Amino acid sequence: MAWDTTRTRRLLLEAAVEEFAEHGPQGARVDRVAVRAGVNKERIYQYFGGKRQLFTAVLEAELAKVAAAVPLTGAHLTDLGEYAGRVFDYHCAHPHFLRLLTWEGLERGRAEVAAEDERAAHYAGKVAAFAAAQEEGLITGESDPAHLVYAVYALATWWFTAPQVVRMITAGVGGDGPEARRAGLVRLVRRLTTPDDRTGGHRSHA
Amino acid sequence: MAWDTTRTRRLLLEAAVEEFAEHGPQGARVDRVAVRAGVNKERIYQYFGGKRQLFTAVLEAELAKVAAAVPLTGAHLTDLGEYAGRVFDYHCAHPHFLRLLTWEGLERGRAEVAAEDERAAHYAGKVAAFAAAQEEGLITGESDPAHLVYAVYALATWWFTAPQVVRMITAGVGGDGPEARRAGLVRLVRRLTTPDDRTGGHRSHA
DNA sequence: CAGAATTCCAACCGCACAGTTGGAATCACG
DNA sequence: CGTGATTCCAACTGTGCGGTTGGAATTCTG
Repeated sequence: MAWDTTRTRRLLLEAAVEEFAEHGPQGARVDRVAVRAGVNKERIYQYFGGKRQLFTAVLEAELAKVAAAVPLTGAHLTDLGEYAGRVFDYHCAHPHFLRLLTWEGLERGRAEVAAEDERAAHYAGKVAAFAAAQEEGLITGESDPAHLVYAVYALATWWFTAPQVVRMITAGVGGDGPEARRAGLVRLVRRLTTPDDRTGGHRSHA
Repeated sequence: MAWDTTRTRRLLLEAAVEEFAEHGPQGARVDRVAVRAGVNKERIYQYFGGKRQLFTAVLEAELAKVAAAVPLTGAHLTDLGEYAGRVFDYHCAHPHFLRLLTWEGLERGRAEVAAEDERAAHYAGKVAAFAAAQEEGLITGESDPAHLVYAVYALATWWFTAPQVVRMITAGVGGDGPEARRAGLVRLVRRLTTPDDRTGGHRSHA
């Protein structure tokens, strides 16, 4: 059989996504990644350098995916509830990502993270879009645009970040499940971001 | 010197809180806990049983602390923004807890967690209080009470759960810091929970 | 104060696991 | 087809770390 280096690399990365998402950077086992990929573990060191760098590669790959899958289009700025719903849908379908992101937050903490500049620019773009929408009166001007971005992501993702807590909070909700949560989320974000009736335009949050 | 078993136990638990909050259940080292506590590590196995049980003990101790420190009084139901602010303040002052909770969520996932029944009752109480406040028209009836509880905690805590993301989102905020974040949070929660002007009483969210 | 029970520790054990090595199979090039 | 470079793997290594052991110091009991 011919060598297929891109395939080998891909198999390792895919296996690593699973392994790291499941067990985290500390709990992940290099041997398990190799077995999952059906490749000798020594390949990991040749292709990626080591366990730590493999985690970085995994994170960067998943970051690129999510950024591409859930863009913030102009249309969403008139209904951020639906945007939050889309974000929720993505994480529902791809639960790996938020686990990886959460682990990154816990372990790297305040230090510089992978793809720092790209990611900073990405979020700056969101904040700028929100600010512009505020100027146009599409969303409330009563909060700092960055805080609105914060709220949308916090509300859309906390389901997955603290699942054990959410399970207890929603224990009494009749028909709790992804659909009910999504609907509740959309409602929350709409109430939070819709401009106040009384004012048509921008209002300072200072 | 006389034996002081409660002191030894306390020293171990305090050291373990630090160690687990810093490194997580996987990254934590039993030897380091012992050194921090100034106690032989064998004591850990006599007092707690092992690393895993020590983590459980740490979590239960911290859960009790936070539940006692930030109660939801009747007065807060007229201003949930301020309640969210109190929750934020606690986690600002005691950043250990949310790290431990997040790690629990990642590792235990959907399985049963420590003090399951107590915690479930605790959250059920919050939801019931929110529902009662809705009936009285103190907070909006447009969302399921459980979803409002969800929103309050999500907004109050996500700062600490995804610090690297928050750092990038708020990079452009002038004077970003704990005070600015707290103020923004209070404003968000107030807008989210204040009853709609048009209706004095309860409105179904069905 | 004898001796049983408890608290504590220094030293040890075994293995799981990140990373390495030496060499076999495959490819690229003339 | 021959020679050097590349991809791959089985087997190995060193050690970090969870957990244990044997026994010394201290306290309890009678």
